Amino acid sequence: MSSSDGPGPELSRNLVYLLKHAHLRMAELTGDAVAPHGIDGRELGVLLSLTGREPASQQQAAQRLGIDRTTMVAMLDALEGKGLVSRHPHAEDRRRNVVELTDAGRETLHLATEANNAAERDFLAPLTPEAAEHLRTALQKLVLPPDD
Amino acid sequence: MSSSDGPGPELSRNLVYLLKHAHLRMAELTGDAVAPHGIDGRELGVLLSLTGREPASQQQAAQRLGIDRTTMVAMLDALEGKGLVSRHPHAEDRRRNVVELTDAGRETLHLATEANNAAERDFLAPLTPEAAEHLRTALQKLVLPPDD
DNA sequence: TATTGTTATACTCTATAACTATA
DNA sequence: TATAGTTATAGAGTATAACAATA
Repeated sequence: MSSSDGPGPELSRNLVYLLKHAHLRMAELTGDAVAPHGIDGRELGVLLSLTGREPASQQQAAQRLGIDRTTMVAMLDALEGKGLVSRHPHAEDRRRNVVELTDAGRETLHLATEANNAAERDFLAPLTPEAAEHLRTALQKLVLPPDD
Repeated sequence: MSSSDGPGPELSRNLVYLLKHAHLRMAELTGDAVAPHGIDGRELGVLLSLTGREPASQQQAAQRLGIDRTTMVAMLDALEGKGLVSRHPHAEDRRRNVVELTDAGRETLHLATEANNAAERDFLAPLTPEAAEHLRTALQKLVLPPDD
């Protein structure tokens, strides 16, 4: 019976299959890792999209993350409710909200990032450190805009 | 303005982010590639789960693909309706359905697989052939059961 | 009692369309 | 007219619970 359990040779080489399940597993590990810090994996993504750059409007943050601006609204509602993010009207264009991390948001981001790094190390444990870094750079070439 | 478009340095190294968007992009390319053959990308996955192995029950096929057996029901309904798959009661255990590709299913699988391979080549174009193969084997080590 | 397929249902994630306020 | 944020809504994709048939 256990000889019928695996995906089979065709599925095992299929990129959609491999990427889907790699993402599902890594997302679950990240979610479990950051949960003790009061956020979920998607919220960590939003916090990451707000750091290491100039302050962003909600729309810019959504573009950085690759999600819709309407999806961003609910995520910022939750993060603002937790005191991790602040929204202020833009000085020169009052249609926009400037979204920034609060001090608590920076602290949560710091702790959650460490937890996520540990989850990534667990996930990548079957690979050598060199193979793990090659995987990351290969994914970057496939996903990031070519001018990066 | 375009200097604020990319994901930023933190997100660019985050594995969940990279895997999510790699999967989304590859899934879209595959879906577009196989659509002319009358199936979508998820249905190609089901067809792949039924080939290269002994005939499977619905539950076994679902396990190979990594989806729930209740999800498999609707997918097989659709594929059976298109004449690509057949369901027959198992000879020795009439609780089970033996699921097999029909001749039309094998033909569709053949054509859709070629289309999918072309889509994978497009997706992997930013990498050298060696880097692409390393990516695939790295993902296999991360996703497949260790006894494979 | 346990398992396979099935159905009904609900939940998560996401996007589209329409509204408002500003520009 | 166009854009940023918001709301309401709908569509994928998925899983959980309960049921019938069979073991």
